[in-house]
Amino acid sequence: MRLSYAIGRLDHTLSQAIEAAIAASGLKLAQYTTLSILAAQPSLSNAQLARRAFVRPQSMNQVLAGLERQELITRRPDAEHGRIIRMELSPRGHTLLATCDRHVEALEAAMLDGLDPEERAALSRAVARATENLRAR
Amino acid sequence: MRLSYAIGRLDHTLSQAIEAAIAASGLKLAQYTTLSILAAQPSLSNAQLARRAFVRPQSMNQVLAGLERQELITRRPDAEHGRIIRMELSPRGHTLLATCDRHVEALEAAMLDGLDPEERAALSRAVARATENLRAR
DNA sequence: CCTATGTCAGTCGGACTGATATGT
DNA sequence: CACATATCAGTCGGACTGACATAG
Repeated sequence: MRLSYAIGRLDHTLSQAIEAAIAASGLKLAQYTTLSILAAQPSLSNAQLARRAFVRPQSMNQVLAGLERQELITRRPDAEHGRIIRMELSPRGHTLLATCDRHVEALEAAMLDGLDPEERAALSRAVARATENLRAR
Repeated sequence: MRLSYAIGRLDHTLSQAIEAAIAASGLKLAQYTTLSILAAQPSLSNAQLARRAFVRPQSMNQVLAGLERQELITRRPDAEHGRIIRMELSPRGHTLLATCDRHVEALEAAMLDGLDPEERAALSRAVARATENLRAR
């Protein structure tokens, strides 16, 4: 079987598993991803988040609207720039993300069962390198 | 960065690259995947193909309708079963698939640049194992 | 002017659920 | 009757393109 196909199948299976793992929190996958990005790097704007997630600003805006409706983020106008609105995780956002992270970490642990530390590191490196190679085209 | 995220990003980038590589043939990714499955195992029914591709029969039916419209497959009623319709690649389907396969193989080669044979084999094994682990849940 | 940002609006393809008819 | 298959029809969420106003 072609490697491309195997990667697509893994991603498909993994996405479904993560969605199931975070569904109890009421989060969609795109929302969880966005919260994760925002936790790692606070005070990003909609446009910046869109670039990080490789989607259009319009798509990211929809995700953020949902997160704000659930009061998981706050939107605060930039102090120096009149147009930019910066996002922050709310206290509820932080705790909900932490809960989801625990579930996802357990899921990843199950996914990597049977692989020793060297194999896990090699997998991470190979995935990163493959992505770089494709993006370099 | 979390491994789940890296895998999702690789799949996203890879899908876009494959779509671009086969676009000249007028094929969509789902159509290319279906032709590949059918080349490896001819005479499958719609329901069988849907299970292989992990989609509903209705979704697969749409893909097959497109392939038939382009005369890349032929649909022939089963000799013994009055309801089942079996799919075959047409001569055009075979040649178009071969062309796409060459492009995709070149793409995969570029993706794996810098990884030695052992690392490539390890990647394949790790991806397969991770998928099995998730599906076993 | 040119660029970046935020956002309203419409579109589009993909996969889904529901319903129905038919063959074993 | 139960079950699998094919297929028509509608729905739904996600991402897209287009358009526009505004800030720098």
